[in-house]
Amino acid sequence: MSRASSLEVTFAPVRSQTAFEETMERIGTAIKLGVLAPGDRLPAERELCGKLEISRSTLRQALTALVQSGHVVAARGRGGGTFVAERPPPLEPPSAELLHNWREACDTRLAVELGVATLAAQRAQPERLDDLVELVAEMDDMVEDFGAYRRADVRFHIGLAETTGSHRMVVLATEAQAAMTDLIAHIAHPVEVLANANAQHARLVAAIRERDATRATAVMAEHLRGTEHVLAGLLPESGPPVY
Amino acid sequence: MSRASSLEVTFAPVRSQTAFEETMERIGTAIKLGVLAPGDRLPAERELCGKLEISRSTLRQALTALVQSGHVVAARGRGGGTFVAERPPPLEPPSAELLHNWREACDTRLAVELGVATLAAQRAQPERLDDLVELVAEMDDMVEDFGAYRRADVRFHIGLAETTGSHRMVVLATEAQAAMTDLIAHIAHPVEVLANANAQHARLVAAIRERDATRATAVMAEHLRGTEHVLAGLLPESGPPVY
DNA sequence: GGGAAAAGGTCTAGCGCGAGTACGTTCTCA
DNA sequence: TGAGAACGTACTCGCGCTAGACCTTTTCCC
Repeated sequence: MSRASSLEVTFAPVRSQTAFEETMERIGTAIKLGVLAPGDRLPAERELCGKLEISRSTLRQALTALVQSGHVVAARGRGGGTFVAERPPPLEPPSAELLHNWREACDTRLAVELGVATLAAQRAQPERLDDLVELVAEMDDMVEDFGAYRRADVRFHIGLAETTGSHRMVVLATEAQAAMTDLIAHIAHPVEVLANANAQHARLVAAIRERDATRATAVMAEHLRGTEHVLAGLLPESGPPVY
Repeated sequence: MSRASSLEVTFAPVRSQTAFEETMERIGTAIKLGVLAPGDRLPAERELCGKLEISRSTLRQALTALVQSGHVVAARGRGGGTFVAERPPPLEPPSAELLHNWREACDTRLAVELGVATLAAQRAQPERLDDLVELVAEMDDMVEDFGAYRRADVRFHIGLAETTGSHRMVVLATEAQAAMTDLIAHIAHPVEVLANANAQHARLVAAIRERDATRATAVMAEHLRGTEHVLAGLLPESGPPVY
């Protein structure tokens, strides 16, 4: 069984995303997460395609699609450019695939965030933690507005990943947040739940500041369990992967 | 700074591996990890390309390359097939890129394994843990033979990932083991180090059996720190990513 | 006012990967 | 000795992507 299971992983489908798809997802995700805020200007096409290491044609395909979906607007002429739309379109409901595998998405996020908590406790610079403490304080005033709270929450978790000094952790944390945003955007979040979650943020930073990796990791696990319980009450149990 | 760092992630190069590259890496990794043992027969080409969801041409490209590198041998005719070589070629030294980013590879592995530890403590079925206990006992007799020990170690960590019931964790754990194998294959492993590591395996399984997620996670963190310290003593500090 | 500059928008030529398919070759087993 | 199961080879076709030249719009600044 163990053997069969391992081979299943080895011989699972090789599915390579196209450059077009990945580009669209990257930029679309950054907008959904608030990493790119409404009104922000993207780099010029000729510059951006260099950074992404794709041809301009491919980049334009992605940008055209994002214009059509209303995520960005393009302005011609000098001083023009591609801008994040001021009124971005509402988030789509989570895909059938994500709904089906929501527990695996949560598992992945758990792994990433536990790693972040442990590494942050070992490496975080105190000054960076001050910024996070400040953010947590601000978030206490956002518990009535889930949209604002959620954007700040993303900043908190990605900011925490940055304190590890590990580029890879930032990438993984961003991906994890993207998956969660799709899942939780459409469900109700009572004020008490958000207030409690933010109190956990505070305890988390405190544990990290004291360099107590074990406690930080435990607090993080508890923090994420909250989300998982909410989802478990609303979504059907995960099944085998759907292709 | 936080802003710049986030955008750096968003606008990082999009480099999609080709189907050929990923296929070769998949099978090559399975062989290096011992998931595919010497003498094992791979599925027939026409069957395998179906599982991998690639065309036979692409699969053959990968297999031809693996034949030339000596990882597999092909036999024609009825009863033939593609077999893992009995005497696989020695592992290549780690790539310059991996050496440069070894700490990030360790960080990623830490995250995955902490997630596995926590989830296993919540979900592992006791019978599966019995198998792991047995494996740990066998490993005590392998501390003199690093090759054998390492293959069993891979089985242990992947087997543990399987107890979480999360497909994704198995995939991530396999990838993490592959990266580590490249790093540690060429360095000395004194008997005492291996014996100590295996004692940690035993304590880990014990904590999981008691459903003590916090302790399991802490033991796992300590277990991995051992490897990291060994590497830190032998390898130069990681720098910024190299492209 | 009139360039020059900086942006997005359009078009075309061409390459390489990968899908799909047909046929050839070699070996073993019944 | 033939059937069958496997690898080996050869070909075409289409799509994604690259690369580059050129057009159009807008604004800044002399």
